Amino acid sequence: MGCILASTTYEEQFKNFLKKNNLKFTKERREVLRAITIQRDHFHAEDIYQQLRKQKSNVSLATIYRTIPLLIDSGLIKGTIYGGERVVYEKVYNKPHHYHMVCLNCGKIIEFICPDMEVIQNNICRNNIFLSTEYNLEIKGYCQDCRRKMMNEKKEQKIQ
Amino acid sequence: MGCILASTTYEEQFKNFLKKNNLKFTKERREVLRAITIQRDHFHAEDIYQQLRKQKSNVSLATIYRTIPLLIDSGLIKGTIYGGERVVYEKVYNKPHHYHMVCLNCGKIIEFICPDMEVIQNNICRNNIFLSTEYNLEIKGYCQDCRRKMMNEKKEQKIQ
DNA sequence: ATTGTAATTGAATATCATTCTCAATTACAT
DNA sequence: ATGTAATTGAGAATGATATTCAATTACAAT
Ligand SMILES: [Mn+2]
Ligand SMILES: [Mn+2]
Ligand SMILES: [Zn+2]
Ligand SMILES: [Zn+2]
Repeated sequence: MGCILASTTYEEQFKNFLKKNNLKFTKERREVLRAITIQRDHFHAEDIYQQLRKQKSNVSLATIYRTIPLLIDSGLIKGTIYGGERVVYEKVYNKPHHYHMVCLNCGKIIEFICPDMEVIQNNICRNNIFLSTEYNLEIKGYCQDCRRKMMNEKKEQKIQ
Repeated sequence: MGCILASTTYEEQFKNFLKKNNLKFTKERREVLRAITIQRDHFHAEDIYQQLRKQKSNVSLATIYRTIPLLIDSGLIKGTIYGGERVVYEKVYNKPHHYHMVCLNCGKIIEFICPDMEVIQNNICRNNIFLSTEYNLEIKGYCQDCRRKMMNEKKEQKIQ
C-alpha cells in the first residue's frame, strides 16, 4: 500500500489550512482526505463513506459532511454539479480548470478545457466589477453513445 | 383584473403542450401558469405558492411541484440556479438566452448576454458530437456593492 | 346533456441528502 | 501532564421535493 506519495502535498495543504484556522488534524480528517485522493474524477459524499467502509475505517457520515467544506475551503476539492439528487464533487488541487458536459440519458460527465471561455469570463467580470471566485459551465444534453442508441431504437420501431 | 393580455401566448403554448400529451388544462394549472407570468425574473416553487395564496387560490404545493416539470417541458420556464437550498426558476419563453453571476454575500443575481460564449459552446458540442439541450454558466463571487461594504469594514477594523 | 374513463387534485405521508444536537472523546499548545 | 477548545458518532431534525390514495374533474364519445 505504498501509493500515498502523491498525497503528501495534499496533506500538507490541508494541514496548513487547518492550522491557520485553529482546527485540528484528526485521524478522521486524515482518513477522509486519503479516501478522496483515491476517488476517481467525480464523486459524491456517499462515495467517500463507502470507500472508508471498504478500508475498515469507521468515520461517520456526519464527519464526512463536516469535512467536505473544509476540503473545499482549503482548495482541494469543489462542488461541481448540482441539481441532481446529490452534489458531485471533484478534486481541484493541481488540476487545470475545466468545464462539463452532462448526458441526461446515461449520466456520463465529459470534461473539456476552454481557454477562450476563460478570457471571456474574465472580461465580463471586469466589466461588471464582479469579483469571481468560481466559474461553472455545464452543458446538458445527449452524448454520442446515447444518440446512437436512440437512433437505432427509432429504426427498430419503424421496422416493426 | 384585465392584465392577462400578455399571457395569452403563454397559455396557448401550454395548452398545445398539454393536448399533445393527453394532459388536461385544469383550473389549477391555469392558475399556476398565471402566477408564473406575474413573477419577476427569478423565483422559487414557494414563491408561486405565496403568489397564489395572495390571490385566494387554494392550489396545493403538491400541484405546483407537479406542474413545474410540465412548464419546463413546454418551454415556458427552466431551472436556472441549483445548489442553493432550493431551485431558482425563470421564464424562458420569448426571452433571450443569458447567463448569471451570483453574489455569495447578498444572493443577488446578475444576468448577462454573451453571443461569443454561445459560439464557443456550439463549437465544443459539435466537436464532441454532443447534442446540447441546455447551456448553463454560473459565475459565483462578490458583487460591486458587497465588495464596497467589505472594503469599508476592513478600513474600520484598521481604525479601531 | 349524459356517460365513461383516464387524468388530476389536496392532504397526508414518505423520501432522502444534508445539518444539527449533545454528551463523550481527543488534539495539541502550554 | 494539564487545560481547554475542537471534534466525534449516534441519532434526531430539517426541509425541499416526491409520492400515495381516495375523491373529483376534464373532456371525448355518445
Ligand atoms: Mn471535472
Ligand atoms: Mn436569468
Ligand atoms: Zn449518454
Ligand atoms: Zn452582493
